[in-house]
Amino acid sequence: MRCAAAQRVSRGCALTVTIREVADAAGVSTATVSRALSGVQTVDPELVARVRESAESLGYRANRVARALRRQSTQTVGLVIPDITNPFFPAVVQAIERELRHDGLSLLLCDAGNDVDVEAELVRNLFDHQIDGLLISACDRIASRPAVQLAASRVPVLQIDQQTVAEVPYVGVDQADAMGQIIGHLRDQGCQSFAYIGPRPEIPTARERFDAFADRVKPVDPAAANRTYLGDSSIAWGHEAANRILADGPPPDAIVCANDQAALGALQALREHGVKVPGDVALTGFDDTVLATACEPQLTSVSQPLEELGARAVRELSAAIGQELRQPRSVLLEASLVIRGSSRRLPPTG
Amino acid sequence: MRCAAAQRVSRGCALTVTIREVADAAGVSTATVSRALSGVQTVDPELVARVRESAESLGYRANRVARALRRQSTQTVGLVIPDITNPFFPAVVQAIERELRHDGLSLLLCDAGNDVDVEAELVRNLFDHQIDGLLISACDRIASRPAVQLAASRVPVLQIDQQTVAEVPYVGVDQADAMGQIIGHLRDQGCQSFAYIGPRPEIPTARERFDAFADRVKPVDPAAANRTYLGDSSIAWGHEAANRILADGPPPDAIVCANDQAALGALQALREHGVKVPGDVALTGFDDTVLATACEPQLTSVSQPLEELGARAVRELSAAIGQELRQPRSVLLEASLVIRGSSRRLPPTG
DNA sequence: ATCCTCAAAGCAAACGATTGCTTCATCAGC
DNA sequence: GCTGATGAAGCAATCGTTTGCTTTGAGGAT
Repeated sequence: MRCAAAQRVSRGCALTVTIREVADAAGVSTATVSRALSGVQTVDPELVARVRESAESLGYRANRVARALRRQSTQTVGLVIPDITNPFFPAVVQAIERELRHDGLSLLLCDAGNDVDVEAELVRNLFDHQIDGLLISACDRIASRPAVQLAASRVPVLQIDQQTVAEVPYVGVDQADAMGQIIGHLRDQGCQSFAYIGPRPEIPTARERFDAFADRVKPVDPAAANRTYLGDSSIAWGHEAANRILADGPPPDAIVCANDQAALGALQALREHGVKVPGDVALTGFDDTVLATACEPQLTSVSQPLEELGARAVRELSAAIGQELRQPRSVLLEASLVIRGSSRRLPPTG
Repeated sequence: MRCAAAQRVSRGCALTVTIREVADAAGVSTATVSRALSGVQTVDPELVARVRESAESLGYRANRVARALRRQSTQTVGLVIPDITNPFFPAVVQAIERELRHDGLSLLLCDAGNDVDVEAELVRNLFDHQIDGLLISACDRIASRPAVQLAASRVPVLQIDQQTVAEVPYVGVDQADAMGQIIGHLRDQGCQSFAYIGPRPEIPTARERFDAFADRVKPVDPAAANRTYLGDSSIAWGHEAANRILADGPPPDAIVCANDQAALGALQALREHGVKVPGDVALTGFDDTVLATACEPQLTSVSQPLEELGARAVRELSAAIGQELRQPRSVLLEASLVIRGSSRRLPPTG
């Protein structure tokens, strides 16, 4: 008896063992092997044991490509993010990958490099891979919409952090609330005038932060509208913007930054001009990156629940993939203010 | 004439268009469509045009799962890294993904969470996906070997940054040379006694850095062997280790750290004890992360060519995947010393 | 003893592409 | 006009699973 496996071995190419070889070894059909191993159907327990044993001894592992073709489901999801070197993402990606694996799903990672055209191509490419679901953090508030909409018409899609299409569910962090916590804290510290440094609001979260700042500050300090400095997300822009603030007139009581990079750049510029933080100007960051604790004084910032963000996203998407009719649900998480030296002008009360 | 496409549409499930439908639309066989689109020469140019047009108008995109099954090649590579939140990796991952895409390959990302058992399972799982190649940065100098060896017996494998198996090619950065640059620089600055803070050498690069430090320093300062503080890769450990250094006796001229986190922690501890950097003690980091420029004084560090690392890795792997017989080649890149305030005790010469 | 039921296992058809082999037509050479 | 060469297009097998349908056989009811 020369079974397929034996033939392969004799030809020196036993690299992969197929279900056919397990079937031969166990003396049953491939159908029975499939059913025995997947445990769904009624298979004689004795046969199940024999099949298991054969599979084990041959080191059989099902070919997921073949299974995907037949089942019309790859158990794979795509993740498209704008820029993984943005310190926001690694922890989210890690949580996503871990949770997906926990659910038996695999991750195709794509980095759009902040380019909307690349992003659209990535989405198309992921569909060629027959992904079962898509997680996407869009590059652009407007220009990314067609890609997200196209995707949502074909598989369950969950927008991560950035909601560009209102109809498509998303998992994010309440930016307005977070900014509210910052302003509230600064007012508690006695600050009455404010400036804002951040990126141009090309992406939804940047816009939410900026809008929330404007909203909360207007009643107290209408002049703050003249002290908003919009550039990019770099340390350099924080530095530059702080220089402009100092050049434009007497500094405000507080400078609110839309990210830690900007706050750090601003801190360096203030120090160069001999402006004391928090004595002369209170300063706050956003995102609570590693930068926040690297400088002196350390930065008051807002910590976003990154792991939870990733985990919740996967939970929602995974549920939608499992049950045909279930649409993923949107989830809004809360950030938490982390108060450090850069904004502490008063001794803690109580 | 009711072609397959029309039937699907009428049943309301025209989600994907297959090669069959393109063939029907163009009035040819699927074989001809396949050949026309893949650019085989033996197809009448007129037919090629007709097929292209049909494919275009139907929005046909080849199903990569089906293609992979038939061609026995998924055009997909796996990447296994120990921990993407380690600031070393995001830039490398980004470069890898970009270069893979450029070569028409896709990336299955796996994060082992620094767990060797998880890592081994991830490799097995990637094989179930029929990956065409594997990039791996191993968790452990010893315990990761079986997984790497198993992988290398089946597909082209390239070790990234960490070489755990000597026979398997790798792309990395010359750690010993980098450490040599640091010691050379510190000696130029007049430092004669040294201490070392770093992680326990469980992974190859950590060991290389430590060994290189010991080698280069021994001729100048044999006592340095008593001032090596091995813990983990955290800011906290840098802080703790620096405290111990100060407690253990008069501080050395220089503290060499195996990463920026340790250097930052040490800097904070030294500041707390009123020890001046670089006046009393010179301090150096490693990896040139964002932390290096976040503190005051900024950290002298070693910048590794992360993008090049990723790009070279892909170039080698991709070539090996393309040509059956070609084994990837090992590549050793050079890091560059970035001198900043933390080690500058003398005015620059010249 | 015959028929019916029902469970268990196998046969074979998918899934959607690629590709070896065959067929068919055209054309040149004799 | 016949044969052979050449080239283009199609047929059908194939990749490795899964699964609908059929077959088989055992056991119970009549």
